[in-house]
Amino acid sequence: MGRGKVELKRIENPTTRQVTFSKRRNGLLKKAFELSILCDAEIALLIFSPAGKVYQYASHDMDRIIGRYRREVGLPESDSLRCRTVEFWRNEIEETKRTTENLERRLRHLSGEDLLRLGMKELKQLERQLKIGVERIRSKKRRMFTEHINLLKRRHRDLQEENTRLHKEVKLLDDQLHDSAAAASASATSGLILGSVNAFPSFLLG
Amino acid sequence: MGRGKVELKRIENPTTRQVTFSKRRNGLLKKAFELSILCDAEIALLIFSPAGKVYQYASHDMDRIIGRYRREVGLPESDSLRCRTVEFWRNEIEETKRTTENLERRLRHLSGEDLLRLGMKELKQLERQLKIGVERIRSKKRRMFTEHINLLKRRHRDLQEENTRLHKEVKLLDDQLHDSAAAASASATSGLILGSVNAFPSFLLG
DNA sequence: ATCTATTGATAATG
DNA sequence: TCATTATCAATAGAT
Repeated sequence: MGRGKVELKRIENPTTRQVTFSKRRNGLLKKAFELSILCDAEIALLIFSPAGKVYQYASHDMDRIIGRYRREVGLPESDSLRCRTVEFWRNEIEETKRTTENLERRLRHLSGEDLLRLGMKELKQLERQLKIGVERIRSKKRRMFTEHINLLKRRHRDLQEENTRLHKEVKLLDDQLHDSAAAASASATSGLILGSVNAFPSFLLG
Repeated sequence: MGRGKVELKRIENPTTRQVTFSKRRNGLLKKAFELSILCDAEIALLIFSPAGKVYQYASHDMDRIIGRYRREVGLPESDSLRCRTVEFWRNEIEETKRTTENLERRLRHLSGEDLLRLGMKELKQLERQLKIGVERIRSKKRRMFTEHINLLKRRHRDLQEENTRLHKEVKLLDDQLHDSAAAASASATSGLILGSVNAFPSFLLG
């Protein structure tokens, strides 16, 4: 169709190629549309121009059609692989939830709840475990008490030592004070005191 | 084209529709092929017949073209949705794992392990909880013992009753046996037994 | 399927 | 890109 036949090979002239692309693309889209209407068919058409632009026609929702294609044709690997991944995750979640349930049950048992279905053997074991737990906790508490007491003792001893030291210091300072006072009076400063001492009647000094 | 125009609406005659589908489908596939060759375009064409049969053309790998479509066009919602789903699942797993860790820690604490970081307050609470657990378990054990004992008592009583009943029955049968034996010997059969009984010295029977 | 009259698509051109 | 038109391809209807 057209004024001359065209060879079935890539059109070399870029302009011509672009024009032809434009025309034939529209024609293809139109024909796809017509076919879907006339024959009640489900059609998806994707066209990427060499320049990278996208043109598409979908008689119904594109994703739905592609989905249908994947289900009916594209199954062999990509889908089964995806299925396995999903399966794996599901299992992972299931596993974790089961673990959680077990833990919760054990926790309840250790709290003395939900014991109805347990036999004597399990009860004895539980009690033993709890006793061990209590004993360990008491031990830890004792240790903490001991440490605390030791700490207090240490502080007390430190305080006592400091106290002693301070006492000595005070005495030393006190002595120094007295000495300096004595020296001062001996040299010149307070004739008054000397005078007054010497003012005592001599019979009193005897 | 063709001997008459066709309205752009679903062809009602099933035969005609099927024929038209066949012809136009081939035409469409051919034109898609030509376009991809002539203009160096990337083309994917999916056709589902009303009967459910699939026809397809892909200038390159179908999955690659669909992938390109998804990347360049189909992103806006389906991908973000998928992302959210994945996000949701990740959160779900994270959440569950955190829960599990907490449970395991509490369990270890109740078993008296991993107490290093706990303060006195937590230790006291733990001990209290364990005591409650132990008490409940002991209570349950006591109840089970009591029930067991009661069961044994009941069985004992039943056995005693049955025993009594059996004694009576034995006595009854014994009496009947003696009666019949006496009757028989009285008539003809066993003078022997009667004889042997009577063979005891008379002082022993007194 | 095949044939063929007719319509539709489009290559070349402006 | 748009319009025109000569030409060819596609196809509707009949066989």
